[in-house]
Amino acid sequence: MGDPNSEVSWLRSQGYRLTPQRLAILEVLRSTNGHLTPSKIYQQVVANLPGLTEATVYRTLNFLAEHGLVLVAHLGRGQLVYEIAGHDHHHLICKECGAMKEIDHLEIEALYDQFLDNTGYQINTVHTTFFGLCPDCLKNSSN
Amino acid sequence: MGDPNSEVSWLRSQGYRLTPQRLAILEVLRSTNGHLTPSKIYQQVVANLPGLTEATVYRTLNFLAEHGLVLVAHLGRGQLVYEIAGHDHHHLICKECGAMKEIDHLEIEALYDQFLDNTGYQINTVHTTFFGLCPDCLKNSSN
DNA sequence: CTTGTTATTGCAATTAGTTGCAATAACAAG
DNA sequence: CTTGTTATTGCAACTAATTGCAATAACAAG
Repeated sequence: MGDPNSEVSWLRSQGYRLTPQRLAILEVLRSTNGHLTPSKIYQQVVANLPGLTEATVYRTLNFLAEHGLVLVAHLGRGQLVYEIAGHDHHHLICKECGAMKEIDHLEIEALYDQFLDNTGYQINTVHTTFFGLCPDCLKNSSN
Repeated sequence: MGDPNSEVSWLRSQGYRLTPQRLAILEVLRSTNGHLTPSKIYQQVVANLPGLTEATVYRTLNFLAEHGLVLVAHLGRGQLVYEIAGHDHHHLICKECGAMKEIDHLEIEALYDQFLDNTGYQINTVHTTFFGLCPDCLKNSSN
């Protein structure tokens, strides 16, 4: 999705450095569809980059998330998960069975406009998680 | 805010037990306005309840959150924070200066209806956090 | 290519948070 | 009040995440 070098040139332009660690972590994120935990990322990257530490993975993920190159999410229980930024979207998650539905950012854009009108806050979170019941569990719970 | 015994009678009715630990943790949450970290809660409770462990605080908070008696939030950096459930609300947080604005759940209820119509998911998160820029930082960033 | 600056890493120690298990103590029932 | 059941706690070990600091290595400039 998009220029594989866009992150790279952006890093350069900001005076940040292009380290093998960052490149490798970005590469794993880029080539993976969906959410990854820091330890999964570590395991994949360390295979090609011996000497890498988990501390670096955590720091790099925080760094990339702060600058909007990757998206974080707290999917309920357990570790935070990360995925490459690209298309803006959100998640609906079933508390009962864990089913997950992706929704496009367009669906909630009007809400952000409303926030701006009512409060002056310009919100730009492009990866939010909402919890509830999926259609199946909803059906079962009403029986 | 509401019957101070509502949680208590609910616990009883479900077969859960009324332990001093739970009561004390609920009491701290009830008497505090705003968000508390697990360690802050631990510090306050252990003063009146020596022998309490942090593990119990974490377990109790998870338990209360699962059952909707307290609300959790991930306010960006650092620890999760907890507050007593009571009125449903969400937060807008400024990534720049940390300013926080509370918004009533009514403001986003229409979005949840829309989710239900479009996807069949019945969402019931009553404590979400949105990040962006507050009015002041927005003004400064456009200079 | 060589050199200086400083962002970034690795390391090790520290803080957060979770979990298995045996001991404890709420609560229901008699 | 006594007794049995089992939810809950404390403890200790463990996994997850952060941080200070000295060493390293990107990158710019000469």
